[in-house]
Formats: sequence, C-alpha cells, structure tokens
Amino acid sequence: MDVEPATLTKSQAARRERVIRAALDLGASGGYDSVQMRDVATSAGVALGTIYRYFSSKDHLLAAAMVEWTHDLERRVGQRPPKGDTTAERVGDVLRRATRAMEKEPKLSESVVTALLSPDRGAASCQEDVSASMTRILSMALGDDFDPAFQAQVTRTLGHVWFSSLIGWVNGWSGFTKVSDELDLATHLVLDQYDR
Amino acid sequence: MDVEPATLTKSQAARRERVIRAALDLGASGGYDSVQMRDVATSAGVALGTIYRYFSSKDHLLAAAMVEWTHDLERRVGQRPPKGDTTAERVGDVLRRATRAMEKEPKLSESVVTALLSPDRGAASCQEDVSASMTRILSMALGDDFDPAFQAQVTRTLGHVWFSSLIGWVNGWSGFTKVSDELDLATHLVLDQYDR
DNA sequence: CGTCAGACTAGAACACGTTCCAATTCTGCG
DNA sequence: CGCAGAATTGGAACGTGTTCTAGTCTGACG
Repeated sequence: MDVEPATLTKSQAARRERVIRAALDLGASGGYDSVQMRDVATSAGVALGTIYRYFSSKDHLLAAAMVEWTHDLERRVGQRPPKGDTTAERVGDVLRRATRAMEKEPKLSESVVTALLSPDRGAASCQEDVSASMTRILSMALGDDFDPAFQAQVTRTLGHVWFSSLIGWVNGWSGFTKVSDELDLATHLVLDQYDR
Repeated sequence: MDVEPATLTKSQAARRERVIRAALDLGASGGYDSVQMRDVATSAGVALGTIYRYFSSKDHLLAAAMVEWTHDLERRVGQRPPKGDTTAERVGDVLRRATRAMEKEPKLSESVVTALLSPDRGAASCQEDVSASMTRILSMALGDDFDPAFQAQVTRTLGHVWFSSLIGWVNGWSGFTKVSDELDLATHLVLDQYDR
C-alpha cells in the first residue's frame, strides 16, 4: 500500500516515475480535479490498480511529486547558495526561488499543494518530508552564526508562514504577490532584531 | 447554493442550525470520515438535497461550523480579556484558550480543520472568516501600544503559525503539546524584542 | 528449462459526495 | 380562502476515488 523506493527493481522504479510524470502532466494542464486516477493510469500505460500498489491514494501520489520537487529545490540551493549580504536577504532569496517556480505553474502547484493538505496517511508523511526539507533549505540561508535553538525556531516559524500563505494562495483568497509580501515581512519581523 | 443567514426565515434558520448540529455530533464521535451527508440529513430530519441549499459542500458545512466556533471564542475573549503582564503572556493566554477547546474534542477538531483546508469555494470563504477572526483575537491580546504596521504583521504571522501547526496536528505528525510549544516559541520569537 | 510467487492487467464493483427530478408541502399575498 | 411560486422531500442517478477479482505475465531459482 506504500512502498519505499529502496526496495524497487529498475522497471518498478521506472513505472513509478511514469505514474508521477503522468499525474504532473495532468495537473499542470487542468489542476487538481483533472488529475483523475483512470486518466493517470491510461496516460502512464499502467493499470489502475497498479497505481495503488505504489501510492496509497491520489493525494499521496501528488504529494510524493511535491516531495521530489522540494528535494530538487534543496539540491539546487545546496549547489548555488543563497545570495545576499544580510541574513534576511538570503532568506528572502531562497523563499523567492521557492515561490517563483510555483508561480510559473499555477495549476500544477494548486494540485500538489491541495494534495499535501490531505489527511491521508501517505500524504501526511510527505508533509513531514516537505516541511523538513524546507527547514533545511532555510537553515542554509541562515548559516551557522546563530544560537541553534534560535535558528531552529526561526526556520520553523518561517516554514509555517510559508506553508500557511501557500494555502491562502491555493484556495484563492490571496494572490501571489500577497504570498511574497507576507513572507518578506515575516522574515524581517523575526530577523531584523539580529542583523543590520 | 450558498445563503447568508440574513435572508433566512425563522424555520429556515432553525433547519440550518439543526444541520450544523447534526454534522458536529457525527464529527465529534467519529471524525471527518464519519460525517456522511446521508447521515447528516437523516439525523437532522432533512432531505439530502436540502443541505445543499444551505451549504455548497460537506466541507462548507463543517467549515461554517468552525466559523461559528471561532466567533464564539472571539466573543468570549472580548468579554473576558486576556490575562498577563507582558504582551507575550497575553498572546499565549488567548492561543491557549483557542487550542484547549480543540484538545477536548479531538475528533471534532479534526473534522472541522480538515474541512477548512478544502479548496471548495464555500469553505475558502470560511477560511477568510476564521483567519480574520483569529487576527482580531490576537489584536486584543496585543493591545494598541504598538505601531499599527508592526501589530498587523505580528498578528498575521502568529495566525500563520497557529494555522500551520493545527494542520500538523490534524494530520497526525505532531501532538498537541507540540502545537502549544510551537506557538509559545513563535510568540516569544516575535515579541521578546519589545517587552520583557 | 520448468515452476512458482509475486506483480500486473482489465474491468467490474463499491462508497460516498453531489446533482437531478417529479411530487408535495409550505408561505406570503390578493 | 385560494393561488403562485418557492422550499422541501424521497429517491434515483452520476462521477470519481478506491477496492476487489480472476486471469496473465515475469523473473528468479532450483
């Protein structure tokens, strides 16, 4: 009902990847509602039941896609570290990188974020993954110059603001600029007491 | 497809109330999944279709219930203002009041919060209501001693942290104590620079 | 090479939110 | 009271996520 990548054969991993890809394609063109499991199956050239061998639910499937996306971002940030003189600028930089990607594919982001909110067991574990990844990304921007407890709290708090604003955007009561502003202001709120 | 209370006759308002009550009862005993529209209907003594005259969806129904709950809390906080010497203590006080109620009815809270996350149009407008209400509640705890812009940002940020931690709790990857801690630490993070 | 367990397939079947419909019952107005 | 229009009802019907079943394919191992 939920298989960890480690135990998959090559062809299985390929199948899993094809399924995710198909889901992403559908999501990118029509949003959450048009990611229909029957369509994902045909489009991935796989039987409907097979999808459920890899993912516990539609939400788990889409949430898993978001996990991959977040890990990609984390890797990229690791390779090209955040730019900026102050901590606030570096944090703003990574948050902007995170949101810009979503801004370019609004339908897809809506699909993926919606799924991430599901109470489904599989999706919930993806939430943990994503939030952990986001925490690490923010840590990179913060650097090691702070008291660890303080740093941990800042990253978690900003992670919450990020997540919550994202929801506001997905559910349509705030535009993308609102999300950026919110993040920007929160960043300064918690950081301006320390640098500058 | 969505009727505002203002235009309802007495018997209609009663029906609406009965429907909400039925949904809350079911939610309190079995959580989100056991709030089934057919059951809500029979339990409220109403036809299935009638529910959809008052609410656009199951999620809208449950989210509307949460709006009432939040308004109650807001009213209570207005009547018995938050206690505490420092701002942080007062903020902690209202946040604790907000979470304690949910802690007592975990299944019910799960139902209601889950619904609040839905992308459904009706539910989304309830999200705005709830978040606006929460902002006002936090403002009461902050008082008028701050720069309005600063106050606005603090309330929004704490609102985000509250909302996001709630999700973490509902989806089962953090206990209630974690939620309180998170809120507590975030509160101090943004406020300790000003009072103490 | 033969075989056996597990993965895969096609498709039926099921569950529950949502919509639709025809018939009936309210409600307010002349 | 009598009537028109709205609200409500019971229940069928629909869509889509999820599960189940019976049969087929695959690939690892003796």
